[in-house]
Amino acid sequence: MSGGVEWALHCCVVLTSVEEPVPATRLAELHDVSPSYLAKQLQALSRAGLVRSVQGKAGGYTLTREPAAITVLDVVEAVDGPAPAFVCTEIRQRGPLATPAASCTAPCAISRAMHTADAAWRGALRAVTIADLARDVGADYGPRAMSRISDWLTAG
Amino acid sequence: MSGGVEWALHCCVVLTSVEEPVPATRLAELHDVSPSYLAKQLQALSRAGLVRSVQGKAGGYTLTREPAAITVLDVVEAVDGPAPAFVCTEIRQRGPLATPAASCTAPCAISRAMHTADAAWRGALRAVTIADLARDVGADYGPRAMSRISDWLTAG
DNA sequence: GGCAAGCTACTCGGATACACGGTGTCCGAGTGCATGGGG
DNA sequence: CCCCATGCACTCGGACACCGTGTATCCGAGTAGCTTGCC
Repeated sequence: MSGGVEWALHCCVVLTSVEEPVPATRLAELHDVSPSYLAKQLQALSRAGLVRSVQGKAGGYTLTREPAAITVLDVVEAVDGPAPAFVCTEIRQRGPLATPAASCTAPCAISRAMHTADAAWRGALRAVTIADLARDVGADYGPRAMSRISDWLTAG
Repeated sequence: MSGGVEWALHCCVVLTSVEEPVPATRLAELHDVSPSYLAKQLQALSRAGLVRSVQGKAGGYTLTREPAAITVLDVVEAVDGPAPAFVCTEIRQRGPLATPAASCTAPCAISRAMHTADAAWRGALRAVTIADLARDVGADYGPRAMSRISDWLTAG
């Protein structure tokens, strides 16, 4: 999995604390990561419609929906792409004992098992929203944590 | 995910139909894949203890346990490695608002969510055994399918 | 005919090149705000 | 004092190199079975 997913998720969480747009450079400074590369991830979120980008002097990124309406799966698929990790090569149709294509209307057992696991993974990610993550941040580090982040983002 | 996982799974399934060792070259010929690269995957299975390799003229690979005792997860971890796809970089400890290390005894919310999803994925893969896959092959393509594979592997 | 030593051929195992996707970076296009001049 | 035109600085967006991991391959180490010579 792409490492940029972690950055994107952290950005979405901190964006829940502010309403004004936040530039990518400020988000990068907050997390101490490469501004250029983080911009790439935010562009992916923008293409997926999870964040809205506003240009100009006071521009930046803002969440487009309520944090409770954005799942972790949305962010992961936006950054890493919606393609599943496992792709069936249909090797059952190759070799000397290849099964005829007419008998291959349904996916093979291996493909089914991998697809089921992939669905379970996606289901678990879909069950967690950005609002849940933000709430957990408050629970883990105290209620002041999010407000301090908000203050830092809006200051300067 | 590594594409060789699919090859390894197919090899394990067909190995359920025979008791004698099967060389890697024959398995590669059956699936019409690169013999050299398939050998790499089989070596990974051998290191993990899922298959036993016997050398010499009538050598090859054999399953070490009952097919019902080998899960799909075993094969996936043997080929792709046991490391989870998501690794937390602990970026919460970086930047101007870094949380002190003393408050980071437990993994962060994002890490927990990803870990839960990973556990669900692994659980789904652990619930399916090679015996299940072999049974499904028989159900999908007729009871004769596995015996034909067995005949082809032992012939020649 | 039985047996043992040697040889052969076949197997696995790890070490070695190549390629593609992820990682990291940069510069150009676009836009809202600030400013200064005029009415 | 208010309005508008101009300039500007700041923003995003996509296009461009670099690197690591997976992909593909090869040759050497080792061993079981066959052959052949001898007893």
